Amino acid sequence: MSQAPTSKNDTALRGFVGYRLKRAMNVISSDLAVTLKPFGLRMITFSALAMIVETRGIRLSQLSELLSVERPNLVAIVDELQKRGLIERKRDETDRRAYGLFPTPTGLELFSQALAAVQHHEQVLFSGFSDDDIAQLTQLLARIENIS
Amino acid sequence: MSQAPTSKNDTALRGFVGYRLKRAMNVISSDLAVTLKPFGLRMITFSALAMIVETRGIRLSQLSELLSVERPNLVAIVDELQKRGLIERKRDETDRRAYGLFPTPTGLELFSQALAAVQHHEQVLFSGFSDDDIAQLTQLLARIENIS
DNA sequence: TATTGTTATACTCTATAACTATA
DNA sequence: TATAGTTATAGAGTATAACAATA
Repeated sequence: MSQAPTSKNDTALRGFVGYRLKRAMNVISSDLAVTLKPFGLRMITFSALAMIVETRGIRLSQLSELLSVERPNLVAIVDELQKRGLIERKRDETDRRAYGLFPTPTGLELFSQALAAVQHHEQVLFSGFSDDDIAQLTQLLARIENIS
Repeated sequence: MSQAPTSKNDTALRGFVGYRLKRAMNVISSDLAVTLKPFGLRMITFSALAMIVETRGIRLSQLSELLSVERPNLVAIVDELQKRGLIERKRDETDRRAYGLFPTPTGLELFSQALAAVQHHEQVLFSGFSDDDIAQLTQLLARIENIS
C-alpha cells in the first residue's frame, strides 16, 4: 500500500479566481470576526448597523436588498440589534406595514467605536499594500460584482 | 413619522475591502453552484475531489490542512464522495490509523467533466477581463492570503 | 503521549414557502 | 392583488470537545 504522498498541492484549484477569492475572504473574515468580537458584533450585524446609521429610517426590505441578504434572515439580525438597544423600530405612519430602523444614541456610540476598530483592522491588514494596490483591487472586485 | 428615505446607499461599507471581497465572492460562488449542480457537486466537494485527483493517496488530515477545512467537517464530504463511488478510502498498511484517498475511474471521469465546466464557467465570467487583469487580481489575492 | 479518523454538537449563514397586516 | 414584516424550516458552512485505534 502506498504511503501518503509527500508532495501535496492545490495547483489545479489555484487556477481558479474563485478559489483564491474564497481563501482571501477566509483570511479577512476570520480576522474581522476577532476585531468585532469585543463589540458583540458579527460581520452581518456590523454591516446592518452601518446601513442603519448611514440611512436612518431605512426599512428591513431595503436593508435586505442593499446587503443582498434575504428578508427572513434579517429579522433575527434586526431583533438582535434592537434587543441590545442599538437600534429602534419605528412604525411608519404613512405605510403601517413598514418600520423605519433608527440607531439609538447607544447604537451610534457603539458603531463609531466599532467603525474605528474595523478601519484600523483593515489599515493594519493592508499595511503592505500601496494606495494603488488597494485602488486596483477595489476596481477589480467591483467589476466582478457587476458581471451579471 | 418619516417616510423611508429614497437615497439609500452603502457608502460606509464600500470603503472596506472585506465588504467588496464578500460581495464579489457571492457573485462567483452562486454562479459556480449552478455550474456544479449538474454534476451533483458543491464547491467543497469539487475542491476535495480536485485535491484527491491531483494528489492520489492524500489523507483526510492533509486535505483538511490544504483546504483549510476542519477535519471533522471533511468526514461527511469524503463520505459523500465515497458513497457516490467517486473516491475510495484505502487503509495505509504502514500506518493503520490513516486512509489514503484515491479517485475511482468514475470519479476521474466525472471530475474531468466538472473541471472543464468550471474552467468554462470562469472563462465566461471573466471574459471582460484581460490576462493582465486576472494576473493582477490573482497576485493581489495571494498577497491577502499570505498576510498573517 | 501524539496523531488519524471519527462522532457529537452547536452556532452561523443562506434559501424558500407561507402567514398577517396592511396597501 | 401586491408589499412589509414575520414565522417556520431546512440545508449548508464552520468550530470545538472528546473518543477509539494506532503510532
